[in-house]
Amino acid sequence: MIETDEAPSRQERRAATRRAQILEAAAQVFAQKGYPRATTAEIAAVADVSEGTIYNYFESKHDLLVGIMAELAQALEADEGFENAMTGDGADFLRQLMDRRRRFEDENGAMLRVVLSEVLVDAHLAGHYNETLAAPQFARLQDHIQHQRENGKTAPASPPLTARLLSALLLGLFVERMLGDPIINERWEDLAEALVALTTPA
Amino acid sequence: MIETDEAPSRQERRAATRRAQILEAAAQVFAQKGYPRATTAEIAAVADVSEGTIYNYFESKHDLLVGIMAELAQALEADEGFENAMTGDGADFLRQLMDRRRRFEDENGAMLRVVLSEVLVDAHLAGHYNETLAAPQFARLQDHIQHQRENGKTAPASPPLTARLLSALLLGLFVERMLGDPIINERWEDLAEALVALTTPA
Amino acid sequence: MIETDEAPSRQERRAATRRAQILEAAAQVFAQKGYPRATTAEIAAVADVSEGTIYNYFESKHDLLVGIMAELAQALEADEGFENAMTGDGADFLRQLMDRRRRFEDENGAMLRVVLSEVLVDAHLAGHYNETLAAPQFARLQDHIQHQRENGKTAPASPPLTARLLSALLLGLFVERMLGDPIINERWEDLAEALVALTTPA
Amino acid sequence: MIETDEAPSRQERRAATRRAQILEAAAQVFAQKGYPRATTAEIAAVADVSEGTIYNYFESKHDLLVGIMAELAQALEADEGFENAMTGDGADFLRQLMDRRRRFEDENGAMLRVVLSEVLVDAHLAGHYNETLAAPQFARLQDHIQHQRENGKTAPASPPLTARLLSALLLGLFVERMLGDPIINERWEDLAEALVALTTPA
DNA sequence: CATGAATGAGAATTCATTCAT
DNA sequence: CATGAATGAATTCTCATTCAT
Repeated sequence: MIETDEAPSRQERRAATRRAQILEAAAQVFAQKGYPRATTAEIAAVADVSEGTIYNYFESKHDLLVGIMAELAQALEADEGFENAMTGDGADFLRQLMDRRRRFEDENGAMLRVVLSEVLVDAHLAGHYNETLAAPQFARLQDHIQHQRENGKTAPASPPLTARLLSALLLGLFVERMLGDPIINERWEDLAEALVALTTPA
Repeated sequence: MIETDEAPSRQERRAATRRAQILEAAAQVFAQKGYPRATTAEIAAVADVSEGTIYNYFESKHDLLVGIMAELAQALEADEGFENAMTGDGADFLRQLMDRRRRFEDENGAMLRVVLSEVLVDAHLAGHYNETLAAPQFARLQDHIQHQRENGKTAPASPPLTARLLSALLLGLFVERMLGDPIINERWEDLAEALVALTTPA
Repeated sequence: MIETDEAPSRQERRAATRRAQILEAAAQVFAQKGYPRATTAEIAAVADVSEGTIYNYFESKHDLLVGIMAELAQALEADEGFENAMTGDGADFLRQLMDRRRRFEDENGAMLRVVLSEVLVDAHLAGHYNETLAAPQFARLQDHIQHQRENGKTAPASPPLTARLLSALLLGLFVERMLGDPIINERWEDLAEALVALTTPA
Repeated sequence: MIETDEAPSRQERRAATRRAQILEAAAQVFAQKGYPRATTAEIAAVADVSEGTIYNYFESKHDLLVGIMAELAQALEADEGFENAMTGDGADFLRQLMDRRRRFEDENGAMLRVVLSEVLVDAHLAGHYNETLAAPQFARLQDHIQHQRENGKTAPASPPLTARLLSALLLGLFVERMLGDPIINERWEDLAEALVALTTPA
């Protein structure tokens, strides 16, 4: 009967569980059919709750997508710790970047794909995407590049621009892989090496 | 009533005009609202035809999107002539590539954005996209790289992989620009230079 | 093939018919179940059209109610001609007023009942009701009273207030009759006489 | 554990309090949104109880409305004491009637408005309304008129019909005031005088 | 008694598509 | 070929009510 303020109560835990349960179902259905073709009915079925219950935890179908974006942002941030561990010279940095990115995509690619699809076409959502997903990643890449330059390892002309280039590269590879390019999918490490070779030709 | 096979009759010409008129309207509305939120009613209104007429020229709403993809593919191919004119060493090649790409996006970005959004989420469409848009571009980039290597200008390890990297970079930049990144939008030439610097550091 | 601008074309006539058909069905269902409990599905069934068709002629379910109010207003105005014919001294005036009112209610009571029910609870609709139904009736009553006074027949202190009193009396009788009062329903003419007696006691 | 029948126990008192608390909240929310648009969730929130609790005291949402009607009837009856105090000739009687009615409306108008709106459209509720609200008021008005006649003050032809006329007048004034007529709202006392003048012209 | 999460039966509205004219 | 009225399936969201705790 005694509850500390910090530990979530049984009720709160159940509520959090339900939320997660619904969000996961939504992610699954969205990934399969895309956001507009996904129906709340199917999400409810997959989540094994009634349709009404969804609306006890989310304002709207759209809100489910926002919830998924938030989870994505969280997943990206969770990588931060690892990123800080990234060391080595430019070549190693790129190899680690590619490696980590692939792992991130393996876990969150389905969600990222759906989010991207919608975000391309919903200006308001795009703003949200920029704030919570794109901007933080830019910042982190930029910091790393800046850091490397200060350590005299490599000296790319402009950290902000270089961060954009790298970020765009990763995003583009993701999109093309999602569209079914087999080479990008199967020869990821070779791609990493090609990238290393391209940027450190000497 | 007698028609030669070569010269399009008045009727055929009018039909082609109608088709183009409808397709353009569709592109405009799709760009504005995205494919699923666009309605055939609005497309008909913009095209200044009745809804029924659309179905005399296209099987379905989905078919309009396919038609737009075909136009995109044509637009990409139209660049080929220019691409063949691309010469110069690696740095110049990249500069021209970026420049040409930007022009392409300025003209066809709205359509590309919609197509991308849908293609990310419709496997069948993705296949079509790969065949008509992605693959040809890969091939052309690859040829250029191959050609450059043979001329001893640059020697990227693997033309197919390098082509993918470049293609992904362009695609990623497009997506991030569409999502509202101001730097990519406004400092495109600086980005090109940063790319040159990155790949030819020595 | 030749159409004058004045005569409605076949299409326009059909459209008007459909509109009327739907509106009548709506009035019937609204009268039976009240506005909120009436469903568009049932209205469609009664009108013998599909649900979708309703929305080709009306913006929303709410719009059906507004349409009905407009018809009511028209019906009230249609009485105007008759009203102008009302002559006689005060007593006759009241008798004719009651008589005419009863006829109006017999034809439009079902609709008026529903409109009243909603209007009592929807401020925006109430405004519309005032403008299109209440105000014109006040004005007409007021004019008659004014006219009578000028002819020296009766001299109610204040035409605007007297008009309100009469209007309120009619409305109240209608409401109580709708609520099931048998006396008001069955002894309408006696009520008229009681009213005459009450207002002209001497 | 032992309870006498007369004194309500603490529990009973608390229960009565809860009931009143819920009913008041319901009245408030009904008045604001109308019966159908009011949600049990909001009523619960306003009453500061859970939704479930409502159903411990009332069978259904509809039952809340019935409860409110009962309160209205009680409020009307409470006026009876005062009414018995009404004396004076016909003119004074009308003035007091109008004055008392206005006070009643000021306190219970919000509830009456909602009840009226529903009662107009729900036959079963209408029956209940007649029994508990309309009929008692008719009876009381009738009694007064009868009483006056016996005292030789005024002699309206038929007490039952005159009672209906007066009752309808009051109801109609209420409805029109609720619909936003500013004159009825602001010149209530003048209306009373106009009524006096109308019925006692000599 | 109190709670409030879960329910699920609707309900209004949209829109791609058809087809008689 | 052009039209556009009609369709009706599909979808999101609401909310009174229940019931296990």
